[in-house]
Amino acid sequence: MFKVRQLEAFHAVMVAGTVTGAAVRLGLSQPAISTLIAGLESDLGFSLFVREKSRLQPTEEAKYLHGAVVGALQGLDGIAQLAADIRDAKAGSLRIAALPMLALEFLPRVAAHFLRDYPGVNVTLQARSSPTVVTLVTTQQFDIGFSETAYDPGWVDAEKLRLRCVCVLPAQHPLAGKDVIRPADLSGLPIVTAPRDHIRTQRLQELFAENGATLSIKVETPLFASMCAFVAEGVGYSIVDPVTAHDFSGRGLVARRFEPAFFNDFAMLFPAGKPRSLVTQAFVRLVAEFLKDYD
DNA sequence: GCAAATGTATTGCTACACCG
DNA sequence: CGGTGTAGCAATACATTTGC
Repeated sequence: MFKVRQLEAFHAVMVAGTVTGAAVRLGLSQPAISTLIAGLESDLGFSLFVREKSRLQPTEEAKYLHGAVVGALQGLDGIAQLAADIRDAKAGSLRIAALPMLALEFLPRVAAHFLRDYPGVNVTLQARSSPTVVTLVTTQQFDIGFSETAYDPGWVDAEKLRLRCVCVLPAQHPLAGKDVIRPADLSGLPIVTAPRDHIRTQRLQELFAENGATLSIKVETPLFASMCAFVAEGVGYSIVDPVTAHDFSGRGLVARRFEPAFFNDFAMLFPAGKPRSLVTQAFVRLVAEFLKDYD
């Protein structure tokens, strides 16, 4: 079977017209080209050149074959280019499943930025509940998952993340003038929060109790975005993650620092034990960069 | 089971001869 | 003199064997 090197030599001779010229093109010695051509002819079983007056003249068969060789070499160039793109994480695919808090606006923002640097990458982003996100990652249907911290550590690799929550208020709310909001400021005021049995609501209740304040639950709704929408309509205040608060700022809602610190924990999930692609690694770095803005 | 040693194939070089 | 072809050599890569 002939070799790629022989095809390269053949192409170089066809283009340069002489073996010596082909050697220069390929950065080889002249004998090397000569040997390659001889080997190719031997492998093919017919002559590519007739030796006339110590010069090579391509045969009709050589001219006929040359077109196919050019196509094959271009194909190899394509493979080399694609390999380089993969190596530089410029090509590939990225499948992300995330809880709505991040999937609605934050991750599209990160992904859009990512795609400017990695235009060859195809992105899939799906908003799912945390248990579904975990399933999609453990079954390797997705490369990255963002979920709340309830997952089985045996089936996924996880990087825990936490964001400091902020207090969101209707823009015209009397407390909107304060820079820092404390439980005592909010005692007895109507809150829009996650359902009562949610761990975050329970922790919030404990925090208020510790600070001698009363948590007065007015609306229960599972999504941060829904909470913000209620707040923007003037229904009450809420304690939400800073990403969603940022997404809603300017829509009739203001965000203020909340003390003492109250964190929303979540995690970045990866299929367990599976090597992460260069594309995945690059995206994770960008997510970390974007999350820094919310500290 | 692993590393060192050995054998083999490939590659590309230089030197040299031949041709027009 | 420039182009082509062959022989021989060294470096390298790879596979297999040997020794611990």
